[in-house]
Amino acid sequence: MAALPSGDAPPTGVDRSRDAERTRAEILDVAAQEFADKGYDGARVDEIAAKTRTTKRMIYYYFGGKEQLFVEVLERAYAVIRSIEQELDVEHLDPIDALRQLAELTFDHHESHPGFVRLVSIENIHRAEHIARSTVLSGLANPALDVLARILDRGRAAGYFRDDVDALDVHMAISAFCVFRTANRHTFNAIFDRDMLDPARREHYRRMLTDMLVSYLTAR
Amino acid sequence: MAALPSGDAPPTGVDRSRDAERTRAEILDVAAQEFADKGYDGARVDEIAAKTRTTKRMIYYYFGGKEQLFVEVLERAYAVIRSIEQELDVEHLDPIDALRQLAELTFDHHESHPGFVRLVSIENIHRAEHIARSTVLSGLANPALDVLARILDRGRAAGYFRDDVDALDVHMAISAFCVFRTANRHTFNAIFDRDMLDPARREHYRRMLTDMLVSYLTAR
Amino acid sequence: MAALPSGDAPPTGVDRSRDAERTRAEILDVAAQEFADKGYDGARVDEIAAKTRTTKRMIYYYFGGKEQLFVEVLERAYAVIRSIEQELDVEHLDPIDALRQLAELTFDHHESHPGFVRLVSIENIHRAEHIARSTVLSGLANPALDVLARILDRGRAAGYFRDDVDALDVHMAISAFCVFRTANRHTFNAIFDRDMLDPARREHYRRMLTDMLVSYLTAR
Amino acid sequence: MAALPSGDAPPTGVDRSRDAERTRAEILDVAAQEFADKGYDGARVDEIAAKTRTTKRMIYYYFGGKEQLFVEVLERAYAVIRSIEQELDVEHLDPIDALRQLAELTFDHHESHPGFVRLVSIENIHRAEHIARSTVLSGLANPALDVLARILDRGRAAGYFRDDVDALDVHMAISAFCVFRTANRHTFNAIFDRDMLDPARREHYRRMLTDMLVSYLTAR
DNA sequence: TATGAATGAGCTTTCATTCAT
DNA sequence: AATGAATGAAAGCTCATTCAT
Repeated sequence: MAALPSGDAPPTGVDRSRDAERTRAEILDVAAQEFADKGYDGARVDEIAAKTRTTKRMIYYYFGGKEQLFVEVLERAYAVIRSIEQELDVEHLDPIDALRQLAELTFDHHESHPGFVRLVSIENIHRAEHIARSTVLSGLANPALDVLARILDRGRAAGYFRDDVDALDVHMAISAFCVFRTANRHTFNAIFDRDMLDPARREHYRRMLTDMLVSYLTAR
Repeated sequence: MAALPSGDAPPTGVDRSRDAERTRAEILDVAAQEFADKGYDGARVDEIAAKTRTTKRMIYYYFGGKEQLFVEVLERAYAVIRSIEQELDVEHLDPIDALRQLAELTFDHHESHPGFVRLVSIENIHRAEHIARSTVLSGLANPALDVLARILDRGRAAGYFRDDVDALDVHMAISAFCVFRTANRHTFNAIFDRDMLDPARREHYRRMLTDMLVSYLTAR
Repeated sequence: MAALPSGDAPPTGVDRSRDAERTRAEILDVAAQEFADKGYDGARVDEIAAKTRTTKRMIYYYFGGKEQLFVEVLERAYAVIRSIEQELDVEHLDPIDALRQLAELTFDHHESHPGFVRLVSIENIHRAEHIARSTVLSGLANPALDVLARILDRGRAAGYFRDDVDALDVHMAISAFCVFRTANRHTFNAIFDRDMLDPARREHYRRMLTDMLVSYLTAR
Repeated sequence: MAALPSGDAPPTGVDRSRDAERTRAEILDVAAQEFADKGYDGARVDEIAAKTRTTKRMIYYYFGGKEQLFVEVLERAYAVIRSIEQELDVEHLDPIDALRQLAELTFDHHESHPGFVRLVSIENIHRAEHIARSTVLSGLANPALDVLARILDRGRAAGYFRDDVDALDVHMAISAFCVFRTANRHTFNAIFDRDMLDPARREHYRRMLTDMLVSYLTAR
């Protein structure tokens, strides 16, 4: 009886907040797509609301405004990426293979999350002002970075790796390659008529990245 | 003597059109700054006009609209970059030094033209639709690319360089590094607290790029 | 008793939407006047808003734009004319008197709705593109036409009327006379110095129309 | 020799004014089309200029502005119509045939000059304010009217025609029919799905008009 | 007589946001 | 907790017109 939907029963606190959480999540999903698609200024609050089962008013109710919504979109986007990077387990590999695997994982992540890469580009156009406004994001580094530091340490201890670069430098080199391939795909293709994301070239680029890293770190 | 342009000559019909050209150029300068600063959607035609000696009406008179203005801004931005790359003269150097010099020139260009890098990021957010609309830009490659192809040829002929990458791949690797350092500066700094453009780290990154390229191309 | 609408009831949710309907209606009233007065291109959204208790923004909120507003104005104008024509009851009259009465009603309507006649002229200048855009209007004929067809049938059955014209032809002849008198009043007056709407001439023209129709239909 | 075109000969006064006259005429032609097509407010000075071999500046040079240009367009349009009506020669026909021929000529004129009919509609939307501003047009009646008056006189003298209508009334009846067929073509077609200008129906309507007139004037 | 460059004023439309329950 | 109605401010753009030679 109690399980039957009844019009006169008031919604319980738990159900309500569960609904609220679902609504929030739906808005964030749609907003992430819209912001990634159109940019911060190009995205429309009306449009986001329209693609939701709720109304525009709810966006203000739950998030306060366009800007706070974008901040939360960024927070979630970074959280997703990090949760994926958590799964990395390369302690049992030798440093060179571990490095290769880390780079390949990053390569794969960027390829499978173009929306995230776009959000990051957009946020850079805005000089990371939204990240600065987020207590969750600013200064909160990357789990992959610790893994990378460990790999470099082990590699240097074994005499394989040069020691004039730190984990962040290597991370930057990896990111640069992976981000560029996605983020600058369109102008690169328009000007050079080469699609960096063409599946036929995927293995080539993936190998190029790892070769570049290994040859560089093991040089001299 | 009388035919020489003199500053005290009253404006003639010719001067008028020269004024027009100057007005156009002034609008383009201001627009380039505004678009690079705020993005395409964030930039305001009103604001651009206000920073000019003319009025908003002139922007429409000369360019037709915000979009065409942006296209011309892009065209000029690419033209500037290319004109700089023209000066490259590395035929007399051995392939490895030539490669280093080319990479360093690209590195320097990106550093000294952050506005250009931002415009390219912005254009990528818009999926290069404006480049596609420009007959000047679409498909018009890059003079540095031919130089790079020559270097690679010579390096391969001398047995120095691997032969499983073409000039465009190498160009991509160089660009990725240089673009990322500028374009993703803000999120990188916000999250990892490291400014990739810190002058103190400049030489380090410059060397890192060239070392990475040389070690990769000469590997095996 | 309590269910009856009472002026002193405080606005409820229902009243709100009733306000919305009232606001819509007010905008339509004002817009109808403005469009009829100045033409589609001559009318100004600003001006329409200014003559309303609401703001220009509301016009876009309720109608979407100037064009859709004009379409709705046309829809309402035609609806008003049709609702008047519904009242026609001439089944009990003999065909000739019925025809006279129909023509007189049409004559009176055009005279008392100059705004409608102007809207129709304006819409013709625009080649009926707005009617074409209206699902309500395009192809939705006229109740008076069925009445007219019945009159003609009866008149022909009785041997009074010629049978080489259909109801639409007769409707056209009536409309032509009535519309011209209103729509072309100004140029006619400017050139021939005769006001076709001068009350002193009203009966003359009204009689002229009916005489013309009857003599034509009963001729031979 | 003097007849040969020579580049160095300065244009003579006569040639100049002949050029001027040609330019004026070209502008008027284009303007007539544009105004008839788009209406007074819908027509664009820029557009008119663009369809001319001269520039927009010339419109202001020759006509003073958009409004005066429209006045001259109207003046020329009426002049053309009148010049055609001059050719009417029905003195030798009996009154009924003469009336038929006059009506048919008017019918034909309206059909072959839809632009004129549109200009008149447009001018009526503007309440004939431009005609009022024209010394040429205001009060300058119509040659066909005198012809019509003569026909009616002769018809009445012969006992054929009723005497409770004057020439202007008959002219109005003729014009109403002819103007409506052209001017209201679009709304009529959109609503009743009948094209009043369908060539297949031309004879029918032409005959309908004359029959209506003759039956009316000869009635009783 | 002729004209390219320039423009003030005003147009339609859009935006993120808040009001009032 | 939830929401339909409303909106001020400003956006991009267009218009007939005039300036300066």
